[in-house]
Amino acid sequence: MDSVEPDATIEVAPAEQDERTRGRLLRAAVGVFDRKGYAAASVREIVEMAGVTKPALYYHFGSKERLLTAVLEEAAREFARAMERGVRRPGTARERLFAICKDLHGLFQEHVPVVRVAHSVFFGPVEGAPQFDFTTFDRELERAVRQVVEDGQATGEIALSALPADVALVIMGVIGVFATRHLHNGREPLDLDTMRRVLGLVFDGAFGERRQQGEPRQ
Amino acid sequence: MDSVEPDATIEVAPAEQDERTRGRLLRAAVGVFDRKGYAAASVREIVEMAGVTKPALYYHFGSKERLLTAVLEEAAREFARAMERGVRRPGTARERLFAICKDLHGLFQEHVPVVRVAHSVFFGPVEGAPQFDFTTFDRELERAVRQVVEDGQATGEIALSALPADVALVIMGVIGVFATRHLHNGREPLDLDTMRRVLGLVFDGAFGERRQQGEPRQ
DNA sequence: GTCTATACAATGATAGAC
DNA sequence: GTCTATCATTGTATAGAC
Repeated sequence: MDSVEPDATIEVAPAEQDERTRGRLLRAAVGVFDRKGYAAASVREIVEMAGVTKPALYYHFGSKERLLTAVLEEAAREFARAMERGVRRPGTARERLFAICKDLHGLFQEHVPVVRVAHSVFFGPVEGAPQFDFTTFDRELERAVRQVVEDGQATGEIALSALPADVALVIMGVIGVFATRHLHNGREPLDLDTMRRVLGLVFDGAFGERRQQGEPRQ
Repeated sequence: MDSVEPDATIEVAPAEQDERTRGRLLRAAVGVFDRKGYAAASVREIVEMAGVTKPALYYHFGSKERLLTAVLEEAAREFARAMERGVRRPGTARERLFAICKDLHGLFQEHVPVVRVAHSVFFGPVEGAPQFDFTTFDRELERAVRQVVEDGQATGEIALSALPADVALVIMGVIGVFATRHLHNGREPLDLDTMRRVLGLVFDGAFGERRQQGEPRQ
C-alpha cells in the first residue's frame, strides 16, 4: 500500500474528474445506506468506499441528508420513466396490466439496493430522514392501472361492475408482494410464471370471460 | 419542577415497581423507535420518556438491542395468537378468508407504532439491527390462507384449478396494501367496505360462481 | 476540487454509592 | 433496583493548505 505513488493516478480532465467523484459517492452511498440504514450509515464509511475524502462529499452534496436526497431523486426519475413506458404500451388490458407488473418487477430486481433504501426511507421514521415525496410512486402507479382498466371497460374487455380503483388496489397488492420478496434477504424471489398465474387469478375475477375447470390455456 | 419532592412518589411493592419499570420502558421504547428509528433512537430519550434512568434500562434489558428484541417478541406473540384465532373460525372459505383479513387489518390498526417498528426492522439494514425471525409472520399467514383455500376446494366452493399458494399470494398482497396504508403517515387508511369489495374481486376469480354484470349483491 | 487535521456534540454503556 | 457522574467512542461537519 505504501509503495503506491500519487503520480500513478490516471490523469483526467477536471470536468470528468468531477462527475467521476459524484458518481462514486452516489454509488457508495447506496451501498452503505442499504447495508447500515440511513441513520447508522457514517460518512466515514461512505467516503472510504468511494475512495475519496470527507471534504469531497461535503463539497459536492453539502450534507449527508442531501446526499440521500440525490440518491432518491435519481431513482425517482428512473421509476417515472418506466411507469410512462408501461402505460403507453399497446395491446389488450390484460396484456398491458401484465406488462406493467412485469416491468416493475424487473426494474425492482435490477435495482434492489436503491429500492431497499427508498422503501426504508418511505416507511421509516418521520424524524431524522429528509422529507421526500414518495406518494408520487403510489399515485402514478394507481393512475396507470386505473387508466388501463378504464380502457378495458370501454372496449368491453372488463366488466363494468368492477371498480377501477379496486382493481388497482389488487394489482398494487400483487406488485407489492412480488417486490417485497426480493427486498428482504433470505426469501427466494418469485418468478414471472407465478406472476402470470396470480394475475390470471385476479383477471378472471375482474374480467368477463372465465376458463372452465381443467381447460387448457389456449 | 424544583418544588417536586421525591417523597411524593407513590409507594408500591418491589415486585410491582419492577414490572412497572419494565412496562414503562417497553412502551417508551416503542414510541421512540417508531419516531426516530432504531438506529437513531437514543437510550437517553427512551429513559426520559419512561421517567427512569439509564442504569434502570441496562439493569432490565442489558442493551438497547435486547430492548428492541423484547418489544418485537411481545408483538410476535400477539400476532401468533390472532393468526390462530383466524384459522379456527367456522364458516365458508369466503367468510373465513375475509375474517382473517379483517382481523389482521384491525390488529395492525390498533398497534400502528409497533407494527411500524417491526416493519422497519424486517426490511431494514442487515447490519446493526438484531437478528429476529420475522419469516414466521409470512409463513404462518401463508399457511393459514392455504389451509382455508384447501378446505374450500374440498367442499367444492373453490375451483380446483386455482393453486392454493397463488390465492395465498393475492390475499397477502391485499393485506399488504391495506396494512401499508396506515403504516405511512399522511395516507388515508382504507375502510372495511373497500376490503370486502376488493376481496370479492379476488374471490370471483378464484371461486366457481360468478355474478352477472349489474346483478345486485343478494 | 481535493486533501490533512481537527472541532465539538452526542452516543451506548458502566462504576460505584445508596 | 435505582441513582449520579463519567468514560471511551463515534458522529457530522469544517478550517485552511495545496
